[in-house]
Amino acid sequence: MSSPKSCHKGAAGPEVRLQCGKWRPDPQCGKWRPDPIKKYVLRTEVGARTYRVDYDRELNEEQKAVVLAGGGPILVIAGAGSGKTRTLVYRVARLIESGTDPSRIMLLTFTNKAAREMLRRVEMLLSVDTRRLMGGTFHSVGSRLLRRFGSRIGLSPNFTILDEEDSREVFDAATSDLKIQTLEKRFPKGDVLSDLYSFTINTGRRFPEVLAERAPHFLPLEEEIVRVFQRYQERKRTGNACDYDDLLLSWKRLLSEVPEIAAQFAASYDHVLVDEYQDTNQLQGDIVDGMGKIRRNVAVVGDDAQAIYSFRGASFANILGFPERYPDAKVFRLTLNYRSTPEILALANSSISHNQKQFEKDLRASRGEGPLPAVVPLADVSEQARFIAQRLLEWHDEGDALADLAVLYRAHYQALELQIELTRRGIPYEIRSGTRFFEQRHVKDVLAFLKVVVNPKDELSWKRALKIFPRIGERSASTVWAAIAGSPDPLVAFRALGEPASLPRGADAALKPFRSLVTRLDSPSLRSSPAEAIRFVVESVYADYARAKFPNGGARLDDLEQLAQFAQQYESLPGFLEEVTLFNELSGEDVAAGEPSDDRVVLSSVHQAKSLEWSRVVVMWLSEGRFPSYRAATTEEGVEEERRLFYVAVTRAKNEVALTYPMLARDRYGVDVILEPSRFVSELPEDVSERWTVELEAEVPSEESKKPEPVN
DNA sequence: TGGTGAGCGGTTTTT
DNA sequence: CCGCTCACCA
Ligand SMILES: Nc1ncnc2c1ncn2[C@@H]1O[C@H](COP(=O)(O)OP(=O)(O)OP(=O)(O)O)[C@@H](O)[C@H]1O
Repeated sequence: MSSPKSCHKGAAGPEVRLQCGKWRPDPQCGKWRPDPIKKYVLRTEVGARTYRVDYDRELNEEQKAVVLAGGGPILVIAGAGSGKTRTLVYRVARLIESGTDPSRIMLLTFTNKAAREMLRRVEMLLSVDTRRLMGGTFHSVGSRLLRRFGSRIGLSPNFTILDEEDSREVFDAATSDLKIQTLEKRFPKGDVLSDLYSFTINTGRRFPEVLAERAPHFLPLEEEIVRVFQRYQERKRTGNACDYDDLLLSWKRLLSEVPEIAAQFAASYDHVLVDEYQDTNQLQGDIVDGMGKIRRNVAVVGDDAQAIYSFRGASFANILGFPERYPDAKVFRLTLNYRSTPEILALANSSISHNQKQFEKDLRASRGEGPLPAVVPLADVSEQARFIAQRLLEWHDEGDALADLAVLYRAHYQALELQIELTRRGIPYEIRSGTRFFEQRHVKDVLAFLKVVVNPKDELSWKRALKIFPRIGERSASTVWAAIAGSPDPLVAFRALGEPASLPRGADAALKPFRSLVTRLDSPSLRSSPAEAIRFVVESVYADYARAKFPNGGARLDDLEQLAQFAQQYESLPGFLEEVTLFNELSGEDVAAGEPSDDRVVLSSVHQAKSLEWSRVVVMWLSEGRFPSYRAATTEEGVEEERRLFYVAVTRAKNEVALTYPMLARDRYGVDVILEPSRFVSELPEDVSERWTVELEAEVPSEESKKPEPVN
């Protein structure tokens, strides 16, 4: 990521500020307060301010009111495409232009994609280096803070971040530590435990309550489950590891349990701004409140109609309750949609009005007319894929770049047939789903070697790395770990390990290369070059292993070379590892079909598409049972959340939308089933869409094409 | 330790 | 239907 160097130093701001006092504990009473430096502001004459950004021209009055509003709590609640993100970004720009140091601004959101888009926009506006801003996802900001301050709650700065799979394994290990009989009584597995645990943490609710609601059949096991949770936490503590939730939970603990840190945090950030606030959960809400406690410059924006993360404990109670928690909050609304044509907006508004629980919002179109959204039934899944592929090509011919087109769906598996079709036709695409690149087994194997060097107490990684060697499996790996675990630095202990006690014959010999490998990795030159470290691991042990172990060993080694190239931009192992677990993007096969190209159609889940926009969008699989998913369709809240998801999907489009659904599909047992159109389609009034019928071209050789014809 | 085969179970969505 | 887990064997 290259960021333009900031220029125009002199044009900085309208006011010259004298040094602002640092916050530190008062030696007398121990309370935190600013140094008694007198603050004096030298004002520029009225009208003489020059801003690089032309706020008057680029914002409407409603938006400008938010951008120019002074300090204090701010809530913006508004519909899709009304410029919430834009307003937030301009507010950040304005703050910086008015002299706030970027490092004193905290800018948060939930998904990586949205975070990146937000930071990119700030950068474009000001050519300021956004790395100075404390901005990103809640998790990445939490992680940055914990590296610096986590020692206050017993976390050393080199902690490992556990991904979902890791944390599931730690749960399984915890269960087996306690020697719980998992078979007789059907004890929940790691992933189930992890779900329950995570939901409890994120909602801040009491565990028995969560258990009763989400997995009542395990109620008799409550006591044991709680013991496993405790063991899980213990394991993380001794392994110096954090799961995703810990990045938030420990952040909150710093705020609530370590008063000096709490005060320092709250004082260090003049402004806290949150996008997509409707998708925060209790834990994140508490964090925002904690960070804003002293200065109360908390600006949040969101849209309750786009709340789509209740499955991980998000609740729009946060956004609706904001005015109560901040009685002095200024509440703003934005009512003009800048993104979509009136036709698209009419469909979206009409759909969302079916939700009982909704907060009425004005949302009018500002753009000129466009085509009616198309509703397109297709005979089956492969016809759906062919239709979409053809339509994408037509749109491309009409002048849209491929990158301005997106296909959205409810669940990742739904993209499969389309991928095949796009590949067949050589249409480049980018897919944001599937096993993510850094979660692939071979990638994690190699990373385990680096993790061990960074955090020698990382049991999981030790074992993972050890098991790469011949004759070493779970048993021997445990023996080795047991021999070094007690040492203050297991890395040192491992290198000094003479004849490891009671290793099976042959296993010991296998450790020799590992020992020299570790020694080499621990050298300054490799510690500062993740790319070289990766290549070194691959060349010295992993290449042989991969070729022997995997039928597609070659392809996996190519992945690892890609990994090394990606790592090239990092200059330290910890920095690299952190990004890799937190910024876990794209599947291994992300670029398909033909030449690598920048211009690619995007295939994405609706969840990941939030806050983004494209010229034209296809929403596929709009069949009852698929979108809404039949799981969600069992409760009224579930359906309403799915409908919000549909609303998000449709409102991603600026110019044109197609809604497609197959009438016949194979269910998961391989049986063909007839599918009804999604209720989200059938409940729409006639006049907001155009119904298409698709027929196969009559048997003419060559050119395949289907003529979509409007009916009625 | 690691490979094989029978049987089970199972589809959201993210960090 | 198919991928994955678990139990069993070399
Ligand atoms: N005043 C304006 N002038 C011109 N373009 C605008 C204005 N306000 C917003 N836009 C454009 O409208 C589009 C939608 O804005 P933005 O993404 O900020 O909306 P949003 O409310 O965050 O949307 P959503 O919640 O649906 O993600 C963007 O392309 C943005 O640049």
